[in-house]
Amino acid sequence: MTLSELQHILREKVRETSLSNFDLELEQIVSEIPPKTELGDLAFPVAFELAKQIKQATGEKQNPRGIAEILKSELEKFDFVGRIEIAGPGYLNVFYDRTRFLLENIESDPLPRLASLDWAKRKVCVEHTSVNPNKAAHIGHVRNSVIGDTFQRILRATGSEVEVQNYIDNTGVQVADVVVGFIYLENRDLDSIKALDAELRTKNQTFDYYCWDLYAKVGQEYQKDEELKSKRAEVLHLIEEGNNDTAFLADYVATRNVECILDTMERFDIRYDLLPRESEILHLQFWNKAFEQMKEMGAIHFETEGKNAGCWVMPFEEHSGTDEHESDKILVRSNGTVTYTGKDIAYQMWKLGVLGMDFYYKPFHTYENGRQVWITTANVDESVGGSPEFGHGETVYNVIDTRQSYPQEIVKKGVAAIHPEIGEKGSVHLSYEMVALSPSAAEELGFVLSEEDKTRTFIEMSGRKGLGVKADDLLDRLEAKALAEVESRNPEASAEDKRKIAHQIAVGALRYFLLKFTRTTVIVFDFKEALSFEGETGCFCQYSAVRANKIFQKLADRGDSVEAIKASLVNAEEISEIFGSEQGDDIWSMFVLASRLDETAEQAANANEPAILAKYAFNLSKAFNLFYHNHKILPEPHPVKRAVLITVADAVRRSLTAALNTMGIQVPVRM
RNA sequence: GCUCGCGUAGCUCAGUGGAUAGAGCGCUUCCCUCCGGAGGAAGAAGUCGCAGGUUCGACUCCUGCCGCGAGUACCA
Repeated sequence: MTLSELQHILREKVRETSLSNFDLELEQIVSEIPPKTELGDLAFPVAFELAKQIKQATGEKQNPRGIAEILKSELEKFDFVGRIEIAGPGYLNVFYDRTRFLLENIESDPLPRLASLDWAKRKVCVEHTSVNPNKAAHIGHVRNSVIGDTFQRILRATGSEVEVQNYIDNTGVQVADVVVGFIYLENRDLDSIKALDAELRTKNQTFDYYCWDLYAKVGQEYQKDEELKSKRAEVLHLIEEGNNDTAFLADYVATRNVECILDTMERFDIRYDLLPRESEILHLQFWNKAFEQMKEMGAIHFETEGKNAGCWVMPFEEHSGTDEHESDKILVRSNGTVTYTGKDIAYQMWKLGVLGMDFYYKPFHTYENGRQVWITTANVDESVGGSPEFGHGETVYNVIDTRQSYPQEIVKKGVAAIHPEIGEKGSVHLSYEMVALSPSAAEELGFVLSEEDKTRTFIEMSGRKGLGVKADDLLDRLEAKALAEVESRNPEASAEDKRKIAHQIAVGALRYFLLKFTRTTVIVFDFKEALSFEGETGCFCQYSAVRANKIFQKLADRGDSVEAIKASLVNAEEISEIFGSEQGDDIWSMFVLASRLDETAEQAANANEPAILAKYAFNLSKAFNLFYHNHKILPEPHPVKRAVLITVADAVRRSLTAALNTMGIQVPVRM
């Protein structure tokens, strides 16, 4: 019996009692966690609601406390409930049977797959990262990837089957810009670029960093060279068309950048199942298939007059001011070409498994851990068998920044218009705000700010301007800083161990930093804050877990068996004595908090908000630090109390480790 | 103009309609006879943007303002 199961059962009992005693069907039973342990483990403010409804139904005025009394006597019959108190104007405060609960959960998994949830048993697709493959990833891209990867882990933990996709826009204007740079600024052909790439490797430099600078340079040249700018459309056209020298060159550039970005992300423990590419969506003509269906369903029509004359448009509901009216979105231009939104609708249909056609697939890369990532291909001859079945997500989550809310909304409506049975609920836009730079951080990166920029609270990062904190640079700095700390604290450790620990700390710091803000908050990047290992940081949580683990390491060193210690807890009276003692509340609330991981993960999944999990891990760590400070666990002389303390500490370390792992943060062996 | 997001301690941010609004940083003062101080305790610090409304109860929901940010192409 886990905490969330217990909570669920109690809610049902409240519902039944309301129905049988007051003949009232409550829509939803609100329960809450009381602010203090002394006020119980679970509270129902339900008596207020019932009093209101009774008054409405019969006109009789009822005292909430009297109603609470009736509920109390019913709920107390349930054997996991120790006692119930009625507090304040009518709160129903439930106190669990602590001993019973402890014994029941002494070995339980802190994060069981929540297979009982209906919504959890499904295949879902999560798309994240999707960096344009024309430059290195910056910290804003990492926010996307960390949110996506963490959310994906949360979904898995709560029982879903998850496929992770990283969309590759290899035929877009951004790749074209870098290709323009290679061809027209540097006079390079494909062989020359390959030679450059090889040369960079010998100098231990990376291709994506080179492209980062080149992309910025092209942006600058466009400002003063109109002729160069006119090359962009030409190059873009050739890339889209395919099967020509420019397209081959572009493919090499894009693919190399994808490889670099995958390497960067793997440093953060982020991996993918599939890389769907825009080139295949184009060449396999996904849009035509969607177009047919849209015409068939009447979701789209040809405009013969007005400003959109000659276009195929999709009408959709829009509300402006107080009234709702129809608005049109152009999907096929008057020259017959499809818009980005049109392609996106077709692609979204593929993800949901309703397009009626598929990509071909070939392996792209095998990760060190053996996992394989596949890539799409339009050529049946290149197709390699043995791939999993991709797409067909019951729900599709797109991790895309909030500026794309409007186009995402239209894609959702477009799919719903063709497939009403899926509707808008199949597509979830997991939106998040950008990572921006504080003016001082921008200056630290060597950028000269205009007077106007200096007055702003933040400055948007821009790949086109080359303004941004590159992900690998930041991680390098974090690793160096962590390594210096590890060196001073663990001089005896091997060089390899120290490097590994420093890496884990660096990843923990950055992932936590990006997860502690809710998705709607703009992160104004600040080096001091991002490089910190103190206070609310990943390092703080890892340190807590390491200290907890140390206790068990010591036990093992002394030849004490944790299993035997736990098994010694059989006498309920003795345990109850511990919980009833002065420190009882303290010990109990630590155990209860450690038992809340499953419901926290469920909450994070339902709210599409990984920050909820980050806050939990931090609060659990903080509570454990205090617990650790207040209770001497190993030296505790009383054998039963010692066994209880050890059991609680064990629950904490398992729960904290699972919570951190779900955020992609590892617990080092020592720090 | 319209749409969306944000406005909470000096700063950066949490906060399911519920009990005395919390955390980190910064500031002041303390705490290692050890299961590791990357830690812990205590303190100072709040008109929850403003004004109405709904409710037994509003930081939370509704309406209207104010301020900040973003989006709103037959671009890609």
